[in-house]
Amino acid sequence: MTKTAGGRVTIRDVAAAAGVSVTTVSDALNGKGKLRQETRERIRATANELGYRPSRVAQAFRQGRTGTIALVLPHRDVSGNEYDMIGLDYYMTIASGSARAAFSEGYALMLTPKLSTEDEWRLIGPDGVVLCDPAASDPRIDMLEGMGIPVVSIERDPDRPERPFYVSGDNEQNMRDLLDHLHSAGARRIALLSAQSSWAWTIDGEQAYQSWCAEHGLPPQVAHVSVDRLEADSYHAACALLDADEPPDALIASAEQYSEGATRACRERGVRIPEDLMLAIGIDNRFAQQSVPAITAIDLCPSDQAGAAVGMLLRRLNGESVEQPSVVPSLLRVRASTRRP
Amino acid sequence: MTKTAGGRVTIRDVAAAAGVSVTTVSDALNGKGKLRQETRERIRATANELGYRPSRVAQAFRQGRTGTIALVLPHRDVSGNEYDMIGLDYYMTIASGSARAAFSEGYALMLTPKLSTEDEWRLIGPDGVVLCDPAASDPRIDMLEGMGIPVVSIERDPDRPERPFYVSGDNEQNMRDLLDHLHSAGARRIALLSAQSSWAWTIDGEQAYQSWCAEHGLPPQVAHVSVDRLEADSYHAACALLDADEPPDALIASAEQYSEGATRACRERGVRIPEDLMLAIGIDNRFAQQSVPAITAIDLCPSDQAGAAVGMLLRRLNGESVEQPSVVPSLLRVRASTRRP
DNA sequence: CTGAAAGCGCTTACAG
DNA sequence: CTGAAAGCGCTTACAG
Repeated sequence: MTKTAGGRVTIRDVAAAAGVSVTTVSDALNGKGKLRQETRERIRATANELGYRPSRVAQAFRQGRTGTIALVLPHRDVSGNEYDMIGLDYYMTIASGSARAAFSEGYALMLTPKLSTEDEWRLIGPDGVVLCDPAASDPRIDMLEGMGIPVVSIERDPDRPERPFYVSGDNEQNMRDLLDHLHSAGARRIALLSAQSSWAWTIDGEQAYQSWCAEHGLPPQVAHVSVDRLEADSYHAACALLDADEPPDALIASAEQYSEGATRACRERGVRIPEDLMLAIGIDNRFAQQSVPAITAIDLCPSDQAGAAVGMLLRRLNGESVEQPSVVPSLLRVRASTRRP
Repeated sequence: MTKTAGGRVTIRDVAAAAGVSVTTVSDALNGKGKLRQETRERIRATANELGYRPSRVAQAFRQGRTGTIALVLPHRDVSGNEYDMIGLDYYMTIASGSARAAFSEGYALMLTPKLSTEDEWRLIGPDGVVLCDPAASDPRIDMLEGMGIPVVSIERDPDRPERPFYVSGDNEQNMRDLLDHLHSAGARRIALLSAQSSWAWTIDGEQAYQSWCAEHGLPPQVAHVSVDRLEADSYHAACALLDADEPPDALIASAEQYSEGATRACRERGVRIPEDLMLAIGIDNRFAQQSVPAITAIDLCPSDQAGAAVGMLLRRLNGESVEQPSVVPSLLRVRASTRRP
């Protein structure tokens, strides 16, 4: 455990101890160059003994990188204030999952506040960006890629289906699985509370819903809900559905916190779940798990999505080619809210 | 908007354009040295014109920093899996608030997965750490400070009251304010669901509760709840209280998600809020806001706490002395759950 | 009051 | 197969 005066073991110390040049040490440790296997291992052993840790800052500096990945979450406007949506279970899990995945590759994950201009981005200077739920023709993708910062999105840009740099759930299949489940549980008037957004996830789900209804000869009934005041707006939308002449016998609340509003609307009206109305939610979350009765949900496995996104981003950063989007399997969690006794 | 071949405007370019040396540019831009005010401004103007942005990586490298602050949240063990608590509204707001505060000073905020060894920490190498809710004699503080990484905690280490590097709410005052409010609303048997933890926040609150009860000649009634399965454990603890011979007429659920359990216990028993039981929660959160009735809560203003913590950490990083902990004012949010008609 | 030079710890052409 | 040298962009003693 020798150390230089400064306290830090540098590549020079290792070179000196191993009796080789710094070039050789660098090559040995990074698996580059054409060294004898034996030399390579001897140098690795020496480095280990000395407790050598390459300086990530020096590496980053030398290579013109920062060692940082930025995570950009959607924002919503609540009474004039901008919040990022990390408050939602889905995004929070995306955040932890990304942090873990990035960390394991030696990258730091940065939570970014809302940034608009190139200058603000340059200040942060991330090596790459994971962008959640891009809007149609999302300008941030062009801006960042234009600055040489690769972007991988979670869910695709709806207007750029050909862009392969995204990770997503199988939105269409998920909606169909859920509809099949409700149908086989006896539902015949299945309504959908869908988000008022241009996100691919929303569009795919809604389209699958319409097709499925047409195929089964059942009447589609869609209410659109803003994504700013999730609980309150979904409550009002659910009220309107429940008070209609022919109320639904099942309700799919697509986004997080929509089930909060829907549950409240039911409770007020004495509508029992699942007896009078089956309720399911498009994104699993704690509320769905802890409700009484527990609410059937699609688990998008956000932690896996995050891992896949960070993985794809790192491949791009390493100059490997990425040809295909990555589809992360989701799970239908059937719970009491859609099980008729 | 001149640029060098490499595409990047460096300090040399600015020096050349301004007809001075790089030293002078560096000093001018960083407010160091003894330059004429006029020179300083002229150089700043030139830098601006050229669109010069100092490379944060180069600065970090030169100064032996990384430009990164790590945020460490408490973890909980849910059926064998470790989760960090970013899922709780309080910590999520701490996270966004810290990210914003760090960003505005040119630092990146890193969400860290659970790290134990010095080696793991060295890999990340943050310049400083914001540690939430340290345990008594928290070993992470010693380890990190020992590595030369300053730590500022949100809430103090209960065994190290003399250590000034923390930010906290006024836990004692908050509890007393809440008790006074309940008392003046008519409550006479106020029970407390307290967390089973050695966190300063818990200890302070419980102690204030005991003193207040003694001062008012009212019987204290405390149930301890694990911090792993927040909803389920608080539910069981609340059940026990409600089923006792002399059930409380008010209940303080100290930690997030305890009100979920308490509400469920009440609903099952037909206990009406606030008519039969007043309910209040020690940390404001969405559930408390959106419940029907809405639940009275202490708003710890976590965003302010985060800002104060990052501020204190940066002062330490800049070598300024920090003598005093910082107490961030909290707000009592009185809502329907403690307002008797 | 300002500048020339060293050097932070690495990687990467390039020479041998 | 291995090494000497340059250089990434900055800051900081130090010299004048």
